[in-house]
Amino acid sequence: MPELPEVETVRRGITPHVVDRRISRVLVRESRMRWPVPPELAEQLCGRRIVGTDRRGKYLLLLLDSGDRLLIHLGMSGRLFVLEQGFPLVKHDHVDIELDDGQLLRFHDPRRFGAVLLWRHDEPTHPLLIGMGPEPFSDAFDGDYLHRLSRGRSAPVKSFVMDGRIVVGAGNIYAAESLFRAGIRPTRAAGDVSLPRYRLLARKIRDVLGEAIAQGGTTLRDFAGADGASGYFQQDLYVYGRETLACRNCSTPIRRLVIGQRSSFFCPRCQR
DNA sequence: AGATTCGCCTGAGAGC
DNA sequence: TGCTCTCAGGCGAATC
Repeated sequence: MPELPEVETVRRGITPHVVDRRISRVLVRESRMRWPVPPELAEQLCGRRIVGTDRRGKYLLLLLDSGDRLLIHLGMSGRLFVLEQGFPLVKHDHVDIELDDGQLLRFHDPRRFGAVLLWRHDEPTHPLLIGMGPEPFSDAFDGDYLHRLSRGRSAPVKSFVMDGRIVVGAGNIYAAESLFRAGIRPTRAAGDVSLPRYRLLARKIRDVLGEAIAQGGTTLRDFAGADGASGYFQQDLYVYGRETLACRNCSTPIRRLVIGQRSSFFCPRCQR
């Protein structure tokens, strides 16, 4: 399930293949995504040159010479591949963006929670990007920031850091891992966590995301980079998906419970 | 305003 | 073998 490190891995994987390439053809086989693929997509992309890539949270951006941007979200099961044109289709290959060098960018998404949208050059911002919290690697994000925004909040700290309006990129896996490393129990009310602990947590969020990016992401079920390669961060997980297994730090069995409708894992001894 | 719940999807795995 | 059921989950929208 692509979170920020997986999206960044995909971005880095496709960038050398797509930047400076011109789009020759666009094929939309299935437009029913999280939001419909805009009918004018092909018309707006054909003939345009891709001048760069970017990422905002878990949104991947392809920058075009027209000033328009293609906005791609992988949802839960979305994948992007760089392939030779004519590469055999499989089920759920929804969108092809053919390039002028014989390759293509293929969007594949069984669960269709993803999105392929246009961000037109005359729109100062995209509706989906309004209100997003800071990037975890930006100067705007630190423990003081988390502490300030959390005062008076009764929601669990895990829900708080997973809220994209607070900070982007701390998805279920990485929120769990960051909280473990910071020794904070995920059920604790966000407003009850002290400043020093938020400073530690902010550092751990950055550490975990940075390490995961360096490892090419986490491959649990269906994630793979643009070249089909797996990530390796799953080998470094301390709590996620490890219910009943011994804590790597203290051997206490890892526990699972549901917080905000999501599976949450923690060590009852290391996290208070 | 903040907290909680819902809904969109399909594939994998379990149970019968 | 094949059916049914449950679960997974990003995140915006709706509701409390």
